[in-house]
Amino acid sequence: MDADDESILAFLKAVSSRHRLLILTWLLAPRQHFPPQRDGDLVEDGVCVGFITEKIGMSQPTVTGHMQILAEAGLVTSRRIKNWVFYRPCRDVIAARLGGLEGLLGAAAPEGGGPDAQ
Amino acid sequence: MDADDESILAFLKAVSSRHRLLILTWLLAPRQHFPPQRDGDLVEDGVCVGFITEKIGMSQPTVTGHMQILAEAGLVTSRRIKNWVFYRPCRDVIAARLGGLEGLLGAAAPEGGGPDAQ
DNA sequence: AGACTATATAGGTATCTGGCTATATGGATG
DNA sequence: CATCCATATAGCCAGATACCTATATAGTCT
Repeated sequence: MDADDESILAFLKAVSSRHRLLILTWLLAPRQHFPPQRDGDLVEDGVCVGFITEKIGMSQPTVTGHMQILAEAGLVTSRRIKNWVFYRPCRDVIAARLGGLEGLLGAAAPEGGGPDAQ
Repeated sequence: MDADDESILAFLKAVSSRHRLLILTWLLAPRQHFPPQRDGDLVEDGVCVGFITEKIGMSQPTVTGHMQILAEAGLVTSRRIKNWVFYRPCRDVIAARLGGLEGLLGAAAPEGGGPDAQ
């Protein structure tokens, strides 16, 4: 387990919660899930906490907590505009973690295609 | 969240544990991590619980518990030969879950490449 | 059959997780 | 400057998780 694996593990812990996985999929396709915002573009700036809170039907502090876990894993960034905080997905980081996970688990052959292949 | 997403979530919960992720990577490349076995081939039959227990340095019941979680997520299967139980990874299921996760998270563009793309 | 071996189950405990309410913070607005 | 608004933090509690030891189970071998 090197540092790379640690970030993959953080990614897995972040998205292994039903609610966080759901939120992340919403953020990745925000116009499909949220109405337009006055003071920030859904795609360019992200989705404000209030929208997420309302849609998921949990308390605002709980949602903030989930967003912090996603942020600490590097999967989203936040930006403040006026009174709102907008969370936007980090598509490159998400792609990198998916790629890293595939590198760990996705090998088709047991030992690199050698004589061990089934 | 449909049934497909549920299996992805089960996959994520199974591999979001450091120890289980480690074990799964060992099982995927067993000859790199374990010595040959007398009564079962590492690749064809899988790795016996005793080997995993010794290598990971935890109690045998704890390891059995981890293996059951991996098995319930469909990521490994078990086979008994004589007194040993061998666990082998289900490479097709693992690949399917990885693919499903990419389908959820891997879209490069926000809304399918439409005018929302950044 | 009886002893032995490897794994599974039961049961107990400490820690982690995920939710809540109440309150603080930091900007915006009048 | 005072108020208000959206979000963040603090603190609490219930349930889940991850480990352990002790014991049961199921199969092998003499």
